[in-house]
Amino acid sequence: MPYTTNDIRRVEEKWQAYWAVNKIFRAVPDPAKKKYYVLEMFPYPSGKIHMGHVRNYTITDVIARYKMMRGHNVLHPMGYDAFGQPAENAAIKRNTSPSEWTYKCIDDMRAGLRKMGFSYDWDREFATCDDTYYKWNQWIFLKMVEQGLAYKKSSPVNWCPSCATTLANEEVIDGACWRCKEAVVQKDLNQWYLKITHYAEELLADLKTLNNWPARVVAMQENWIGKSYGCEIFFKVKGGDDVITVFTTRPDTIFGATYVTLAPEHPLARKLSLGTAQEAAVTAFIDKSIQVSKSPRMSGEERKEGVFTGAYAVNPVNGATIPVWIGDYVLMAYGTGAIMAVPTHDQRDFEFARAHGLAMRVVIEDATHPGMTPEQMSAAHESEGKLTGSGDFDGIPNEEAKGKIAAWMSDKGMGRVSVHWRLRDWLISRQRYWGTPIPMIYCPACGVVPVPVDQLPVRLPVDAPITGEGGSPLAKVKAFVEVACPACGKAARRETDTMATFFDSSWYFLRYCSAHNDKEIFDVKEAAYWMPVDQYVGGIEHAILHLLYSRFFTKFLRDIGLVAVDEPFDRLLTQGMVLKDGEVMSKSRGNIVDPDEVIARFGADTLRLFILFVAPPEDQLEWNPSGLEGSWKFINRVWGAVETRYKATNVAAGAVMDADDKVLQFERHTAVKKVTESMEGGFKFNTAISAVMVLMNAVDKYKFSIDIQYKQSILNEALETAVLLLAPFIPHAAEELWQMMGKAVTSIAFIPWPVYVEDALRTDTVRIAAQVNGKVRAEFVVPRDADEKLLRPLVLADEAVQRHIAGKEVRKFIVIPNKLVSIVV
RNA sequence: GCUGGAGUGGCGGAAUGGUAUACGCGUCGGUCUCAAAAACCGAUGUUCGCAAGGGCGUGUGGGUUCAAGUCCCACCUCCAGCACCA
Repeated sequence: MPYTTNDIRRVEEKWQAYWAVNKIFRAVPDPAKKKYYVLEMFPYPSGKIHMGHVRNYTITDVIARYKMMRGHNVLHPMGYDAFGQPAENAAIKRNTSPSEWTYKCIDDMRAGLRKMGFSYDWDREFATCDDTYYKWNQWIFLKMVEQGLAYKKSSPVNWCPSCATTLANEEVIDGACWRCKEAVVQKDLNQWYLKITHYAEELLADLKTLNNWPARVVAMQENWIGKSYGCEIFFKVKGGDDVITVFTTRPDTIFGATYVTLAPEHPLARKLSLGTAQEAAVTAFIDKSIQVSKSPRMSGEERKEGVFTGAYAVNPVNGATIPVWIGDYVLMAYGTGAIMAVPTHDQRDFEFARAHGLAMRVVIEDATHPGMTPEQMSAAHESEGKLTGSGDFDGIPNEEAKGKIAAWMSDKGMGRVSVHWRLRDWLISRQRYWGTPIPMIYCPACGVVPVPVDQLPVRLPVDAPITGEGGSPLAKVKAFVEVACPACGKAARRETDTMATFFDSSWYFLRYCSAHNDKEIFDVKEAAYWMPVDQYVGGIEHAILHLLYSRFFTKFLRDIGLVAVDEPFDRLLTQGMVLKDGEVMSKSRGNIVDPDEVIARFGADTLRLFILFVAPPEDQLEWNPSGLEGSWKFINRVWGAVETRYKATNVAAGAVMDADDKVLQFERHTAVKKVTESMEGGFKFNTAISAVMVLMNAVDKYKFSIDIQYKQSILNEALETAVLLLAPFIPHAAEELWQMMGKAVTSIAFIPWPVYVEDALRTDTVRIAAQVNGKVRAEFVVPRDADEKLLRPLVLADEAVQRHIAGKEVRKFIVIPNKLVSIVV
């Protein structure tokens, strides 16, 4: 075998060193060249790289190298998302510091990345825990404070008891902490928020411009932002000045509102029962509901529980007196925390009303059950119909009535048209050590004072006690906490919370544009050249959190004049997971395949080729050892073919070619075309690679006599093309083979991508099929572009065709040029 | 329930409305070998048939078309995300 394990190690190390020493992939802005910014979601340094990283970064690397060959000026950087809680846990466990542990992990990861042969511009490498980076986190935060987009408020927050910290809404998955899966509870705390809701409208509207994002990511963000159109309606409480404002998307059902329901946390919930017979029951119910953590209350499986407040309100449209209830299915966090209940046309209200014996009124006709009474209903009628029992609006289709009733109520002062969002402001305070200190100071005299910009960075102290027991570790570092107020100079205290680490990753793609700029956050001109990221690649798990925050930050930085784009990422590819035996590879499952071991045995090129070939990048990838060996064999075939059959020659291929030559030429151009189309049509690496395999099959079949010297040139061309087409996928072998062919160059990465000639794809004869009544009955080899005149006698005379049309009349004879003929009898 | 996506050989997966299953893996047979591995050559949807040659085949049922994996309608199943969001 030409390519042994020793060869691999030698060849791969040789080229990795060559690329590094000569800074082959250094990116420099060049207005004369078309730029291409390709980016992977940078890793959290928690150890060595794993197969998920390998897949993600191989995908981007192939794209980067392909674009280089297409003549683009490519920016392909790498760094580390290095702040975060696991470093604190690891520090406790290993009796080291988060910093030491993190930088050690970064060294390990860097080594792993280099072994894979990725084409990074290593000059732009950084870690978010470098003070030269997080200084600019603080800078952004202060800018947001200045613009009123960062603010502090006291409110109920998501609290993870196990991590002993707050969580953003986006970090709560199924009522549990996204990291440790512990149930999240609600707690009242005074915390820092970023006003992402300021951009809600734009974040939603601009999703429409992201045509090169996966549909599901766009859909998930749309759901998350959650805009609903409807109106607020005012219900006066009888016997007082209180007004209950409800939010509804169904103003068409207002005449059917037979009671009002408040969330247990609603400010009026307790107040309305005061002094009524219901007071004790209400208090008990509220206390119980609030204690139950968010998740079971929202599960939808629970019976809908509630209690009457003892108070009544007035339905503004018909003056009806209706009871006010408290229900645990109403959420304070959405809308106004109060709803009008229309049991006949809302399933939740229906269940609640049935459970508590509340009144119902039909106001939308069910066309399939005309004249149905509430007593006859087994479920709410939520679909369309004409209005009934709704005064002047009777007979109007309900969709139409929505607008009419809303406008009418608005006119009469009964309500107003309004829009509600699901998106909440982003809570960024974390009671942790290993993160960016929030640059604020609390002064007894001046209040909350920002750290002046020239005093940045506020450095993380190295000696904070990390116990994992909760509470901000920074609060225990006297030298950190005690500070002179920047405004009045008197003794003050620093903020001791740190920022959520998603803050760090919300703008790192901009920092790469001028990674070591110590004067500004980034060079505006360089960012203008490189941005937006043309192709972003990462896991679907970031569909909401990271991608939404990054879009928010980009819009903010645009508004303060630092970036020119509205959106940071033009194209997004979400790569699939790596599975083994049908399950995601993970340490806890013990089904890890270590990239290092694969590289030691087969080399990085084999690993890359296997990962790219075995499944499309977006799909799940099932680890398959024989598939890996198949990739190894293929590289060897190419290697062997070049080594044994490629010979320098002076005799060029002329106009005279025999059939064998023409076949190989045809296959060569076909391969170029197919690989190019697979790359351009959405990076279908698996089909790109298969096209080169087909070419190599043709090379193996190509027989030639040494006496006919021009044939060497045809063979050489085919081999050169195969190596060039493979260069993005197996860069080490490609560089080596290219060199073996005697081509001295800087790097194969800068050799122009091969082009195909349409004429070469036009063979003299074509194989066509003949169908009779839609079934293929025969095949013919005919001259290219043969027409019906030529084909008709030929096809009809065929024995197999005759058998199927015998005795029948040929009604139609359809010719699809160079494909088939279709006969209808 | 809502949203997005997917159902194709033994397996991973290919197919601008035009010869379904490219390419790879696996399996079977062969060459080489004392033997094995590697390598190379060939076969491989299913079914009936000795063969020639048929039948059936892309989740199900309809439809459009000379022609449907692909387009339309109605379903089923699976995966993912969201979800008492008023």
